[in-house]
Amino acid sequence: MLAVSPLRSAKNDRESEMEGFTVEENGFLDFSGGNLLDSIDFDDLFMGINDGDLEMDSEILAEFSVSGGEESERNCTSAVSTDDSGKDDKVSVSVSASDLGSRSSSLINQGEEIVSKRDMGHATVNPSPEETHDSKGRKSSAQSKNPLGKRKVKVDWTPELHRRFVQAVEKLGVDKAVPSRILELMGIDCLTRHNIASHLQKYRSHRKHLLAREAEAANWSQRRQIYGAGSGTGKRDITPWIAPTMGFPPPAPMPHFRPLHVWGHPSVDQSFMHTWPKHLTPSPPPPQPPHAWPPPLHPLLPPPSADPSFWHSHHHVPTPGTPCFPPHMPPTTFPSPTVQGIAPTGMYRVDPVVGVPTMPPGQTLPEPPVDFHPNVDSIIGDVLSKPWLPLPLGLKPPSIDGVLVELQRQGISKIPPSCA
DNA sequence: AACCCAATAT
DNA sequence: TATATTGGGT
Repeated sequence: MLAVSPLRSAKNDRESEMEGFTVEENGFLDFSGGNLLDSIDFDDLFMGINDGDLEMDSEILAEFSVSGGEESERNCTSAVSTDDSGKDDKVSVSVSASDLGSRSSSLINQGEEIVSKRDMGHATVNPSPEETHDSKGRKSSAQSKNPLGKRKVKVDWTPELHRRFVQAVEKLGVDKAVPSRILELMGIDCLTRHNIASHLQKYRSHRKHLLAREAEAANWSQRRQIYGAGSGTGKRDITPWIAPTMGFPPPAPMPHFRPLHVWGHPSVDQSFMHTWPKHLTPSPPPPQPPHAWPPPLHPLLPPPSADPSFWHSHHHVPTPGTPCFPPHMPPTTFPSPTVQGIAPTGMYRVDPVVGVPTMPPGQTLPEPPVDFHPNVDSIIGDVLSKPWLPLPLGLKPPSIDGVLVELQRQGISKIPPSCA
């Protein structure tokens, strides 16, 4: 289900714009019963929906004219309701791709096309009319902000819609995915290239952060393996320097890496398991192949995970890479990873023997895949750029050679230019 | 023109 | 908060 909400619209000729809707004065009149009408700025609410300024307009209207609930993936059932809370008049347009596995919404009424003036169930009607309009619903007061009739159409990127998006992106290849092609593949008429571009921008940003974090977590985990397993054996002949990312905890969970609404990804979330013991995860993920990116999603299958946390915020989920601590060792004793300059001493809860963050007793970290280094440059860049910790552990700052040695030990053949 | 990205607006 | 918009750049 796709919900789009023209949050704002400027005045325009109404008649030509409203043809696609069944929302008409009679509906309003029936509902309002008097003063309510006065509080509604019909022009702001519906003006310009079909003025052609945006690609979305014609498409939305086209969809509106199509009865929803069909088998076609491209069909969108829609519901329009208004929410004129305060001066920020809104029109919420919910478009549902019926085959996508609809999400329950108050905006959708029985899966059929519905255009309602006032969704009593959820709309907040402004009881205090501040503006007047004529019989045509024209607003008497000027709308200063959008004289050109531009309106914002908010797309509700539901999990299903996002899944389609991800599918398209992965089918095209992350690098080759461009909005126009994505839009093409998604086959959602209601979306515009701009919608896709905006979402793609966020998607890439999120993915970038996620990859960086995975790399960091992998770095941490592997070093833990390297140094932890060999502690006390004296087998190591190289200087056991420690990357600053080990002294520091992984970047703070918030706000950068908190999953953004639907940004969760099956395989991405799987990566959470690399750094978090299963028993700490709120819900065990369904068994999936180890290399689940891209996930083999079937278009007709339900979402890959029924777990709401899969798609929605993981507020209750430990952030990947975050060190595990017993209750008496709150991670808050760590300084912020964003701290600049030399971090104060004595702030790092580091294993005194191997120099790695400790784990709660009895807990072990699952090892990441061996090819778990999507962003070596980033790792090394971080290693070389961050100030070194004055760890009272006799650890030496890394040198270029040290970085190379570690890369070699980790089987990373790709040598960053900075180290070459 | 399409695309990308960061900043900003809503 | 999530998304759209904008502006500057390629």
